[in-house]
Amino acid sequence: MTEDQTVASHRIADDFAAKIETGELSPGTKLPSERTLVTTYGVARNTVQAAMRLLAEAGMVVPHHGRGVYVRTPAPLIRLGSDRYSPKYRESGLSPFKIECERAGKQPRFEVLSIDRTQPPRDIAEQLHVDADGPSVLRLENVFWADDDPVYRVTTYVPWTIAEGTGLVEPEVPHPYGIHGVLEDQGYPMARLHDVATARMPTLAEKAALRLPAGVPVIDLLHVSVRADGEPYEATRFVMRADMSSLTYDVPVE
Amino acid sequence: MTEDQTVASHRIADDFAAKIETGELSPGTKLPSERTLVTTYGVARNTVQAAMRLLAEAGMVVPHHGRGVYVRTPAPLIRLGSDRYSPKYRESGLSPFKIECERAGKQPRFEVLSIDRTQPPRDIAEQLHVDADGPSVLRLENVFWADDDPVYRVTTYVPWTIAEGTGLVEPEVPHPYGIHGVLEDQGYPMARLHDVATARMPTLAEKAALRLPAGVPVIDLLHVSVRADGEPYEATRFVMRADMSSLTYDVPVE
DNA sequence: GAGTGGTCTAGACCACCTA
DNA sequence: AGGTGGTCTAGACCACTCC
Repeated sequence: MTEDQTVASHRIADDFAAKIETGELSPGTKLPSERTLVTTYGVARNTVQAAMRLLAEAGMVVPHHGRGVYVRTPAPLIRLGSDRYSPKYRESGLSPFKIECERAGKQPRFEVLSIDRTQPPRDIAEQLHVDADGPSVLRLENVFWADDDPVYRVTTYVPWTIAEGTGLVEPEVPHPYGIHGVLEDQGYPMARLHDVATARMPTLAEKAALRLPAGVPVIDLLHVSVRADGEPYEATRFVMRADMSSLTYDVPVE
Repeated sequence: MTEDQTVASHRIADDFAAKIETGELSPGTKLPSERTLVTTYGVARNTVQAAMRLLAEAGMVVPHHGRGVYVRTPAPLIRLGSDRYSPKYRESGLSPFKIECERAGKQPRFEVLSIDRTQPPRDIAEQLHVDADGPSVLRLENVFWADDDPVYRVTTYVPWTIAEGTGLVEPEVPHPYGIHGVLEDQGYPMARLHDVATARMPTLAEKAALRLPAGVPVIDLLHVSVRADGEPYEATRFVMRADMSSLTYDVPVE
């Protein structure tokens, strides 16, 4: 990488970074043990660990307690597309997440954490044009799993005026087309979607909830569903582990 | 956060994480010096540093050499929208990046790193339907700055058959509407865009090029421009510092 | 039990910033 | 000059994994 002369831990990290980038060390390969590197580089173990930490933070290696440090194996990407709410999925009966999991050779699983009426966060209230100081929304919290990895932490908000008395509140009778099927029955077909995506490091809580290894950021996506008349009627925040997720948008230029 | 009892560095990190999340320590506040924390917590300085590192990796604090450790101040977001190629910007003569920088109170700057004919990366070649084993594309490398911060590292690829002999190769005469103005004149107006976005930690090279502090991931966006007949004619990879960038898509559901 | 990474100590010197 | 973070040493013990 950069020819970092002086700092020993950087030099060691650059050495391995170069070997990994050129493919000399392929994914899944075990690095020499820290105590081995201590002798080969003639430095203290802390220094070797600092080097390993740099590589781990860059997402290039994953340390396994008691086993060794390994070159990270890229995870297959689960794509979340701009067509995810398209009517075309109605006919097949398959959800985009299911399709993507199968493509990646993984078993999809959907977990409901909670369904309740509550006060929305300020940004959600603003997007949905509802009261930020009262229980103005129905909130649904879910987790999407691929095999044994939690991939998305998803929180959906629907104005209580829309959700009240619908199948959204009673999850025992699932709608065949999910939340958006129910909303469509209520007179809210989706005409446009409004997505805002950023990326950041996980909070300590998210890191635990999504079981994230070091060096893995999250994609933070705020989605708003809009009816043909311009009324926003549903907002969802996706917190996605970035090493297993991508967003795709195939859209017209207007 | 989680009540981590045993590990001293985690306990210290959790202490400060809680104070930052509740707002007891507001952005810009200076934390006590490491040597102070050594005495208040009764641990070695390495342990305090491990705690600070955990917070820095989570993007909560930023250490400044010789000055102290500070609670991170959120940077204003530069938005990159799905309308960024919209004809509507032609009339105003303003680029979306300029508009966003002004909104954020920053001075935009555009730097050309290189323009050359070269061999495309494999994924680009695939997207553009060109030869991956020859100099089949024109490559333009640029950096977008907001004040003194490099925000995007942008690499654009145009099939040589399209770019040859056009104003793209001769940058001395800039087209009023930029690259896409030239391409439109060549018979390539954009009908659709195809974006694929992921997030990851920067490589060591990117970390240096974008001057990224610890705990800041990058958004890696691959954009492909498509003509009305479905022909892809331009691909661009954006590497964006995530703490200053967001992607917005306001699009119809098809 | 042997080998691995995870954490910690108690020092030391260096590089940078402010005054 | 004095305070700050950045790096390093040479040890130590713990927790986990594999045989």
